[in-house]
Amino acid sequence: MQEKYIPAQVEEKWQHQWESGKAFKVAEDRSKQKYYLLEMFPYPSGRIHMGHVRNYSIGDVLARFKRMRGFNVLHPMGWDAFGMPAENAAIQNKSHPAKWTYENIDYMRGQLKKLGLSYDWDREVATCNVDYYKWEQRVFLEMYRKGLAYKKTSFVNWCPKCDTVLANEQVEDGCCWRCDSEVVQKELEQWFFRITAYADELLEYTDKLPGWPERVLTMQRNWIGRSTGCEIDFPLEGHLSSIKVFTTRQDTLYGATFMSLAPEHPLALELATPERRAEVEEFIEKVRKTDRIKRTAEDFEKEGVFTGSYCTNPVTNRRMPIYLANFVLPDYGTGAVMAVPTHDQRDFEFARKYDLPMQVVIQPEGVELTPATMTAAYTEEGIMVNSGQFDGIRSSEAKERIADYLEKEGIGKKTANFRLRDWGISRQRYWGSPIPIIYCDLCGVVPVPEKDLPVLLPMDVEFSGEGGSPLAKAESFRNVTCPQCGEIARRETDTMDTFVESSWYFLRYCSPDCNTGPFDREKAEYWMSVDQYIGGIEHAVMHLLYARFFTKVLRDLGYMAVDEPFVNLLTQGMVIKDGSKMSKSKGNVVDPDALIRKYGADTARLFSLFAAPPEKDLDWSDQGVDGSYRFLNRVWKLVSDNISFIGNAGPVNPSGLTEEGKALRRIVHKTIRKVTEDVEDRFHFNTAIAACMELVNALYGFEGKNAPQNAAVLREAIESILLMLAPFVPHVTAELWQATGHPGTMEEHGWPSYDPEAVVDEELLIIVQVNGKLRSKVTVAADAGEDEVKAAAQADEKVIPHLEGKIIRKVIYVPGKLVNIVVG
RNA sequence: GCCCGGGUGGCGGAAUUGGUAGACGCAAGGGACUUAAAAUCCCUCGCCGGCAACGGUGUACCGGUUCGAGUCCGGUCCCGGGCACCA
Repeated sequence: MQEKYIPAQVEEKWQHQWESGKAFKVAEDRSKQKYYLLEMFPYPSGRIHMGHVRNYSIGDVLARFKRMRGFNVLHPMGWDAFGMPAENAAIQNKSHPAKWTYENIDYMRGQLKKLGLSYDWDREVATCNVDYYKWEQRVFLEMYRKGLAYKKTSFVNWCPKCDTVLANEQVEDGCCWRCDSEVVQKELEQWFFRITAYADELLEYTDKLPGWPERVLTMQRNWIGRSTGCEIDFPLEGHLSSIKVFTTRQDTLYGATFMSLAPEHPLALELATPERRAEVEEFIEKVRKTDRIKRTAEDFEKEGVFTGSYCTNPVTNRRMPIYLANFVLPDYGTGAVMAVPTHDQRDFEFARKYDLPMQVVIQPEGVELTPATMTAAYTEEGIMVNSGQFDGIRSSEAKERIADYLEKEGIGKKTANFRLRDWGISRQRYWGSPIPIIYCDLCGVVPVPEKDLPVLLPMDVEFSGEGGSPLAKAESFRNVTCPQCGEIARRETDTMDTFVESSWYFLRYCSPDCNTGPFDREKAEYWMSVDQYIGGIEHAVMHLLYARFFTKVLRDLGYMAVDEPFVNLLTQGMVIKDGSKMSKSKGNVVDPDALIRKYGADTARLFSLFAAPPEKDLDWSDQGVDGSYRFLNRVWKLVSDNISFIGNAGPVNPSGLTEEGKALRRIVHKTIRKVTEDVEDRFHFNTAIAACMELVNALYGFEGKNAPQNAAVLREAIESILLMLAPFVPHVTAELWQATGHPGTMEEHGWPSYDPEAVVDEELLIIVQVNGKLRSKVTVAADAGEDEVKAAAQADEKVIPHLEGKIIRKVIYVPGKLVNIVVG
């Protein structure tokens, strides 16, 4: 074999072999256990970054490990190819988003191949292909028919100069991040997916996903934000209608002294009396300019305006002035809050500011609360007062009793409310899947008939960056005849949120060429659910929740019988350098291409796996990369130095070994045990690699090479190392495996297993503490009993001085580990 | 602001169920090999005191539980992720 390790040579050879032999192509095979391994697909931004290298290296370890374990592994890759950057690039380069996108995909595919990732490339999917997004349009239509896709007006951040919608992050101090003009809240008709219809199921299943990190489930539960309480009607003075509020604190109903509405509430303007109208309008305008995050902040100045109208507290008949308040949100609950200043902090601050009445209805035990002396709202439990028939009972009990009472009297009803809002999917952009809807002056909203799908993105579109969505200006696209009446009509020019594509791509991978529907049911039901999903923690809520929702929708539309898309989830940390996220602006970007050129893909993979466990952030270190490269050279040298000694040594004969041979074999099998556990159960690849390094170090110091009977042990050790490292560094290990005389692949050979007899220790090291402080270590026979070990500990010469002149109160023994002598 | 995480040597990290704190790697220092250097191989390496044996101390900070706490509990500070049109 070659004496020097030359990564480029080795990697090119094996990558060629894998590609030409379609080594990772899979098909449904009922004789094997399936394993669907998926990493979040990338946005084709131009080049892969270290975050991708890390994400896909982690995935590849598991894919290769599971194949060695005999699973039928589906490991696909594709492109989340719609999105704004393509459009921005098109404007900048006077080009087309498709050109930019496909060029990026070609380049990045090459980069991924150079990393030696074991994908079934025949299943590659790009969401901007018509063959992909047309199915999304079909599903949209089915959702529309079921009422799961609907249109409503909602407020968006709007830049009048750019003529476009802005994300919250694109609004800086109330101004557009590009042109600095003042951002307004504009009311737009938008398409929504009714995710709230699945709120209960999405929440319920968070308890049925034991393979997900608890923190992600917690975040999703909080995001869904189910709370139980009552809807209560407050009659409007001088109207027949009433204001509906949602509250979780119906126990404080008797203390409600005024009403707070969101400035966006539909009744807000209507309730303004003529003399207050100007002030109300001004206030509404002001609130529209403040962003939502600031608005809900606890330390944000509570402000409001009196509408001039009143409503009535249905249980006390108190006349309640109706205010608009900036902290009341239009899309949570009913957009109206019954204000109980004595028992809600925001209401308290508001009431103090505008000098509104207060009424205590819950008294804590021991202190007497009076509105005049209170400095903060009392939000805890207590005894009911000033609450009619409910006086004297505990507030927790009153919660139930008042809810029952309201239902009985027809004033309100028990209900659950969610923080989760419906998913707005309309985007006024070009580079996305067109929403298949036609607007006809005669027929109204007309869904595009299925036979007319797909609604193709037109290619002859101009990208000027001005005047709103390019699609809206594309006459040939926009103008259409109504499929119902044949009159002139217009197409919907909004496209779908790109989160829609990423909500079902894992299903398309199961049958990427299916031309009868989004996916083949039988194949999807063979592969689904995804056994292991891997991606960044930043997707903990939105992407993962949308994908769960969409899966359930497809199930209910009859596409398949799958409840949840991802059984196990691994959320990986970010790649950091010099204390912050790698970014061009900070100039701390490490280029994967340069890394591969200098060290090879195996080193790049090894370091990204060794430097930190997957779920933690990874601090990039150029010197650390050197260390990984050095290790691979050590492995190479280990094989080339010993290849003639291990020769054709056969299986190990455990009884015919020297002491050194026996000791080495123990280390080998203990390492196999540890690496297997670390990879399979914990995904702690860093400690698995560390264990392999220790084994290599042990082999460098192995002194049993003079005895020929140890050749078999050494061969076993070297082969085990190659097999265990194979998922991490597949090229170099494949080459060395071949060099040690194996005609087949390591995958065919399978993952090594440890011999339980070989790992048994003959002696144990026992820690000896006195009062919890380490004083000595003693070696005892593995079968020594408790009394024997305790005696040995107390007789140890380093321990004796710490016991002198003291009484032994207690001796604690942790079997096989530790003796703690408590003296006083 | 709200929700969710994290904080261990000069650095990345290890300690899996409350039982040796610092595995493994990097950096640094010393040695071997070499005409020399690189590469490679071997050794040392938390901090304070000590020639050493050894002793003290140490896991962001303060307090608690325990024979024993990096790990559990209460509080504080700092850093990061998400917050619905970035993906």
